[in-house]
Amino acid sequence: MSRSKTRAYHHGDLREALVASGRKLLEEKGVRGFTLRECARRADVSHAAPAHHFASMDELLAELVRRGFEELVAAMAAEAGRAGAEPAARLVGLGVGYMAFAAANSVLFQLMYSQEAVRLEAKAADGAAEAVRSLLADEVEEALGHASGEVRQRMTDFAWATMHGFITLVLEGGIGGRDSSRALKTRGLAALAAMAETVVRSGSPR
Amino acid sequence: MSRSKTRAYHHGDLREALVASGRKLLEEKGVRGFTLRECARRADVSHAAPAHHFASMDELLAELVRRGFEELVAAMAAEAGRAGAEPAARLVGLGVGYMAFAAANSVLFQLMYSQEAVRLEAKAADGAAEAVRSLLADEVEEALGHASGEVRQRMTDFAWATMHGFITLVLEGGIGGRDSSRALKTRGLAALAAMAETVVRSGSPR
DNA sequence: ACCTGAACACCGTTCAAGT
DNA sequence: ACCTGAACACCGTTCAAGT
Repeated sequence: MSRSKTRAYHHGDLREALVASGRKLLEEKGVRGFTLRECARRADVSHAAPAHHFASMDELLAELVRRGFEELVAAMAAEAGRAGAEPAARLVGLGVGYMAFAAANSVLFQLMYSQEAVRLEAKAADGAAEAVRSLLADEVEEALGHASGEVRQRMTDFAWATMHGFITLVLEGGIGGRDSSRALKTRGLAALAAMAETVVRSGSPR
Repeated sequence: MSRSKTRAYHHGDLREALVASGRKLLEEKGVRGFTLRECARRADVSHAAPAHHFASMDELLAELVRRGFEELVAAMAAEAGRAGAEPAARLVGLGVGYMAFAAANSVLFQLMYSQEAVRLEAKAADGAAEAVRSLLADEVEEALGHASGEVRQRMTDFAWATMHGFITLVLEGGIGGRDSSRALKTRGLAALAAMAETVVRSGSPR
């Protein structure tokens, strides 16, 4: 006769409740407006309760960042799968997944790629961003055929920079300030296509 | 017999003193560690004094962002000038200036391109980021020769995204975590070169 | 005109005390 | 084991009062 299977009422799974309320709060208020006391309030516990699950506010933020990277990697892999077998198309797919995650979780995404995150990740998920790079590196390698390690590294840098830069500039308003979201998608795809073309071309020099 | 020509001792130019201490504090403590009371302390005034020059903390941050964009544009223009007349080289030069500013002012740079800045800039410098784009757009146009407005727009997006993405990922640690700064510069130049080549090529299709 | 000191409503973190 | 309430040292912002 419990409300939920896990007998978690208000407490019982407070850690998870804080992660959930924290994530929503972050998107609503931005990094600077994020507050541990408000997280606790939304989870219906006292302001001192979170300390029993996270040693500090930074540890909660670090957990959000860690989960964000997991979801980002999953979103990229899913889109690449949908794109088929062609390396160039798969590379574009990785970019589409990347941008879609960023657009849907813009504040978290920015936190993940901010220097604040570097301070957090000293104690947190170090290999988190690595997974993104290796996903890209593998696909770049496919697109290049056999190429030197240096070329592979540079094209991975280039591919990552293109998708990251584009969506960041969109979120901040530098690109497409008053475009429809449909028009923005087209512009994003164009940037990804130019990127993929450059990568493929650098693998088979004329 | 005044110490400085403007008889500004501790007060007298408090506004400027706050901008200066604020900028240093921002780099030292990060966006989340930035505090108006600490700015006041470093300027040797009471915590209530800043209110007479900035209506709120956000207005001081907005001023820092505004000045940041001015410097960024100047740094880009200076490097492009040094690069000579060749459009591709000038485009790389704009990127070099962009990245150099970002590396030297990493926290401010991130604030300038964060969604926090969007909230600030509602009341502040709206045309600030525009100047960066138009600098890029002009140079892309030179590189393309005559091309449709759509192609120009897309190549400007692409050029901006490449430089912005690369330096952001470097600052966050995603690219070149343990590379020397010399090696990083080489990698950055490689990304810019790939970008410039793609832009030029899209202007003269085969 | 410009600055201060006290006040207010917040915040993160700690810790004895409760269940 | 988990949570609370009070306490501490901060914070942004306001405002009467001083010069």
